Amino acid sequence: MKTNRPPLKSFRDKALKNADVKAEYDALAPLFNIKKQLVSARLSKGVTQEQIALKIGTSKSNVSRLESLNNTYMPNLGTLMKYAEALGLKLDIGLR
Amino acid sequence: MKTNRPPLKSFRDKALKNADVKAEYDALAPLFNIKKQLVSARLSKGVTQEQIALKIGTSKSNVSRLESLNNTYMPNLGTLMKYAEALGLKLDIGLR
DNA sequence: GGATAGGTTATCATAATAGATAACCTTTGT
DNA sequence: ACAAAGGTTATCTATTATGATAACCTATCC
Repeated sequence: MKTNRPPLKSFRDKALKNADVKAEYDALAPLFNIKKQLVSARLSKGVTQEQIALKIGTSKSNVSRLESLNNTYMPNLGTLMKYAEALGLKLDIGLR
Repeated sequence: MKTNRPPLKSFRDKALKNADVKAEYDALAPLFNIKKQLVSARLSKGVTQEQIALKIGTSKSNVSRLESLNNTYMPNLGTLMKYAEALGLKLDIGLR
């Protein structure tokens, strides 16, 4: 199914020319960045959201919410650590 | 003022031989690690807790609580990001 | 078609963090 | 001795993330 609508990428590029939007994007960048890392680490290990959920003692819907880029709430450090541990990884945080 | 009490380090070393204590310590390690990084980054820049507090819109007591190793609550990602930004740094998070 | 697996979204209640404020301590400087 | 600066601790309140649950969607498989 092909559309004539311009690709999402070019929309984002234009939006980023607006200073306010850019500032907001930068502020959320580390959040989106870690979320993407969680998802790709999970997928590369062939693990489902529900399997993560079981290991960290919650439900798959909550895991979905944590991974989702459609919300901007800031997760708790402990939540990220538990997720990482469920994948046999550890969170490493630093200042640059 | 000199005491005969054994140094704290040796006490910690012994405690870590207990499996339960070690597990707990490992679980908290990333938390303590980032807290120590915050403090040393702040001090190396000659910034006070109160200056941080002003920049991130809170009080010095809350900054002290965030830095303190005497509590084990898990800070919000946003809180850490704001602290980092107040120092002109950015938080970088990864999975290892 | 029906069932299952994987994931998403929405809502509500609860728990935990963050804000605000005050009291206190130690060190430094006058 | 007094005051100020930097930091700590405790308590209360309010905000926010989390847990729990249900409904829904899309592929995939029987």
